[in-house]
Amino acid sequence: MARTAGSHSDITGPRVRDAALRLFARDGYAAVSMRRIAGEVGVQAGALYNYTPDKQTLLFDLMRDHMTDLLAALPDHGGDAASALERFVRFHIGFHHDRPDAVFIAYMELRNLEPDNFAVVEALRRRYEDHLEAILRRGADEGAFAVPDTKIATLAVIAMLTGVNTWFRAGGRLRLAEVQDIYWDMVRRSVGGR
Amino acid sequence: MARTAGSHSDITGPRVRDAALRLFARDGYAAVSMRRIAGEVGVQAGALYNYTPDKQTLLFDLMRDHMTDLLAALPDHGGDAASALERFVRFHIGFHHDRPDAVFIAYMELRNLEPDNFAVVEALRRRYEDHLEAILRRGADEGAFAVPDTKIATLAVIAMLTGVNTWFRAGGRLRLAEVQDIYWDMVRRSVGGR
DNA sequence: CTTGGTTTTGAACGAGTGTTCAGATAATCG
DNA sequence: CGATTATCTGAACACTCGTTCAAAACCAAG
Repeated sequence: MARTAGSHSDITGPRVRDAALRLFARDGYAAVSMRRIAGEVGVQAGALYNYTPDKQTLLFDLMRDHMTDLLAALPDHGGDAASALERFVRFHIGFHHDRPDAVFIAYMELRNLEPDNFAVVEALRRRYEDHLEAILRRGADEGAFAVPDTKIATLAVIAMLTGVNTWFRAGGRLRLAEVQDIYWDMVRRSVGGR
Repeated sequence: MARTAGSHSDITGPRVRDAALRLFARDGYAAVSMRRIAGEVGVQAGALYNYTPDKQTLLFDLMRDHMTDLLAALPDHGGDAASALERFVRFHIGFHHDRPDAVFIAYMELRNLEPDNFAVVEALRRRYEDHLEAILRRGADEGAFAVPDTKIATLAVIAMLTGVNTWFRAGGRLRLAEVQDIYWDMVRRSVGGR
């Protein structure tokens, strides 16, 4: 049986996922064939089916696991709202910077998910948004923030932060920590923080 | 000769573009076949080649024309920096709201452009960013804005504004004008405007 | 109606798709 | 060692892909 502890799948399985992640991110799900993924792993196409029931499940697993990791890694949102928001901003930029391929896929390949799979991933994304919105609402209630609409502010902040991934590259003009500082400054002011 | 004034192409050409725009936006360039575009127009696949030399050019023309329209519609950036920025914010949200499919394609299908075509579209996008950056730099120089890095602020503002297209739908809880008000408020504060 | 040009069809081409599976190979274990 | 799994190959299946092109259909002008 495939996927048994101690079997080859412990090594080849992750290699299939890594290759799929990289290729899906670079060329898009629809443009990547199972044969290309197999070639990247150094195997024939048929062998991939020991590690995934089909191509769609391979995509879905990558996206769901990414969202699950994201939620599991969320920092605590205790303390005052402003510092919770700061922690969130720095976390979002840092976490996304560490996984550019998974982030890219999670945004770009949503439309290639079958409806049931889409619903699962969408629910996870909603939970992430809700985490930020709770921080903003608390800050608004406490008078620390001035946001007329917490839902819009949530989406605006996430869009702004996720945009970092489209241009930031380590080794460039700025260090990641500087980018985090600058964005935290912009986010803090955008929500009317002191 | 095809594409002659007064010929059928005056009607069918735009219909091909409209169908391609809608289908590319919904399912992605790689997932849409020429046969499906043809079916949407009510014609056989071979007939499409009277209106485009190939599928790639069809995509490229849609993206380049979108970017050209965007640049041509940019509002004047005269007057003080704050009001120029306000005009830009309202314009960006409004213009993008009117062309959700073209906007979506312009963001999602960049990787499906052949290198030469990509370079052209990328240069147009850069000109758009430069327009906003000039406003921010002027505001920073005049002391109207407090932005430590105009390039980052430019990308952050555009990312935030473009995000509107992912959730806003006419007829929902908010009117477009309200969304423009809210975003202008957030943008103004994020750049340290008074 | 005929002429001449434009547009569309419908078939064909060569290549590539996801997926299956019998048989070969490799690894593990008593 | 032989026996038993686990894994992989390589071919096959039934489509679909973008694109081409001769022949047919359509259309406006003379």
